[in-house]
Amino acid sequence: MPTTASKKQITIYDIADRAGTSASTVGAVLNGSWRNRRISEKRAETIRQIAEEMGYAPNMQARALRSVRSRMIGMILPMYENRYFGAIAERFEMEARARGLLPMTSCTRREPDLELATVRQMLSYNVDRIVCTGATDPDGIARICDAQGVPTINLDLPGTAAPSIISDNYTGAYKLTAALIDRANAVGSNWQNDFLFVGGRPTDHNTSERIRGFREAITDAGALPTEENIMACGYAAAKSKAALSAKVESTGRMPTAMFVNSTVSLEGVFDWLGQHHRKALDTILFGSFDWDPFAQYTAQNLFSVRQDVPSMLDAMFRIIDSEPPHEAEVIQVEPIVISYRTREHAPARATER
Amino acid sequence: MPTTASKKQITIYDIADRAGTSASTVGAVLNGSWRNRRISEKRAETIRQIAEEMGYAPNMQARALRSVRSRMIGMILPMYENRYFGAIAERFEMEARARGLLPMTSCTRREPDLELATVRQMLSYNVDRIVCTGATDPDGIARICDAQGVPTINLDLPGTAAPSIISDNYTGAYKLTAALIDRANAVGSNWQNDFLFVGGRPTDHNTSERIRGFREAITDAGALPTEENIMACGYAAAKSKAALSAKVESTGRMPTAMFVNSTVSLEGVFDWLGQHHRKALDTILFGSFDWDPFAQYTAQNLFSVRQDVPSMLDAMFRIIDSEPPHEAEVIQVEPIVISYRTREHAPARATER
DNA sequence: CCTTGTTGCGCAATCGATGGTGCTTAGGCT
DNA sequence: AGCCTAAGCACCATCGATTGCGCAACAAGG
Repeated sequence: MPTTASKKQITIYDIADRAGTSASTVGAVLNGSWRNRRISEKRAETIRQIAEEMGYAPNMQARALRSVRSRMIGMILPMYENRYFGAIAERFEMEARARGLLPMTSCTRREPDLELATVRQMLSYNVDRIVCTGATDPDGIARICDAQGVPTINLDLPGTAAPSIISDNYTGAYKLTAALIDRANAVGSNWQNDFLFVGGRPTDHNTSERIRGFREAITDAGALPTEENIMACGYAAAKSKAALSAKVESTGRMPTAMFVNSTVSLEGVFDWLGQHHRKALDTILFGSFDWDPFAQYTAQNLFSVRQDVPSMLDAMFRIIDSEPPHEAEVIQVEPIVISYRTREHAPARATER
Repeated sequence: MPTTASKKQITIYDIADRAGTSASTVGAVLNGSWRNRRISEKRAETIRQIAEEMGYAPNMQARALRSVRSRMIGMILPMYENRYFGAIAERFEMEARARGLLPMTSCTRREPDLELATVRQMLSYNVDRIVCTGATDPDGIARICDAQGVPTINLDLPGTAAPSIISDNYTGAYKLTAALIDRANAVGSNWQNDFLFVGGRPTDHNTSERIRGFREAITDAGALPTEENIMACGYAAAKSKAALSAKVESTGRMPTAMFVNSTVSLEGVFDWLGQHHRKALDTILFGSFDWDPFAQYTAQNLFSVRQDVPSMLDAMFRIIDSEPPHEAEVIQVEPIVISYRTREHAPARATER
């Protein structure tokens, strides 16, 4: 055992030398194509043993260079610091690894330029496929990937140039809003003019669908949605904080209920209330599109929509595993509405030692 | 514009053809080594222009195969779904990209086997370096990386075979404990026998250092640390939940103060209290080693230690950027103690559109 | 005019794995 | 014995970028 490491990877040539055979035979044995090459079982066994002894690991660069497929799969996503996207990244990696693929996740902060740059970088490494999660311009990304023959697939936000797996945002928002209204009615509070929608980008599909669900639930409850109460001010915590602050300032009163479009935005809302109106945390009815374990205990009345990440990723990998001609359909997965009182419905966290 | 994509990457040979020159000249121009190869400025400019026009992007597989360095940098970490590790992953990616490196993060759930398998997979792709964040066996990983000449660096949990950047866990824990004691004294509560330490693995460096800080702060406050109150039961939420439940069951009373060793564990604590003793959320003094924005508002009295991720990663990249002979020193970065009342000290979140 | 030096660039080997092609040898059949 | 088939492998080109080496052209100096 030398103190200076061997520095050298073992190659099929090294194994061929030791086995007294040729590199192509070794290669065939080690990559599984040996049956079609009529290599004898005995020789194959010898080679496998030597490879094991020498600690052989294939050089994926060389393999990818030659065979074009790299066995890498990329994913871009807006951020990690959020339970929804964090869970997506974790599960994506597990599933990819289970298929012998090297997962490459990268967070691009909802910045279109960074998304494109990252995708280009991944293409340079010849990834076999790219998953665009919550991308601002999925079709633009699909175009440049297509030019290199790399398929894409959209998650969370849909595109028209590749298959998309998204939550059923309309239904989730409708149910969430309806649940808030039910509770408001139950406690006899007057919500009709003081029901806010906060956060998200009016231009993105998810937000517009959620607004639609929000509006219809209100209409179906016999009220009129108030347009000034719909504040799709962006996702950032600072923006929802500012929007809520301005709203309360201008109307001079607290909202009765709030539909908050993401936990990031909820963070801003709680931050402002926590600083200036802590009591309101116990009186306002909150609905959060996305779930966070701690948010559950912060407000007295919080309903959450938890997007069904496992089902979404299962649907996605079902497409990935199937044969190539994939049409650009949009698959909607229904999310789960959780109220604080029924939080026992929340799926258990993966166990950890 | 053909409907069927070109499927073909542009290579230096394509550019050489168009420029009427050789591939080696093109290669040299495009990778920056052209000055030493005495290529004329004029020709270089022509080549750069053609490359631009044709949308050339180097094939990193080929480059890596030839030059051994892949310009990829790997990182393993326990999980994404946690603000601390999420922030680490995000910042790691930004910094890596800023250096022209392809970041490859992968979460390994604190499972030693998965850690090793992932590292081996990364080595197959010839990553230039591996960052081991919160690894259960950093030295084991360092050993197999060393055998391939790939340097490692440890983050969050230290090792002895590579440089390590960790929080000053002792000081953070001491200060957190002291702050809790101060508050307890201020409100006149009797904490001496009901101060719990919950979560973490007794075997890991961080936990043992935090326990040391916890003990010493209690001793310095004139009390005797109670060994049965130190429950390093693992990080998982379910485990801290069970431990707290059992403790309350056996003693028949609620703790006065709790030092919770990670937000994951805090989740279990809040979950149990939220379900069975919601009032206690407002009376118990909580100290959390790690910060979460929502946790801030959940309990009336919560002090958090926020580990200084930016400084830690700066320190790490300072090592990465410097010349190779790196000794296996341990760099400690002091974390920040935040109380609910002073949460304005919390660094603002990165802005997002 | 010849030598020496410098500038500018092309040739070809190389990295490791893959896969098409083709060469031996053994065995079966007539 | 002669012919044919199939089994079992080895040879070699190839993927795209990098790099040591060397050659041509031209300038400068003697």
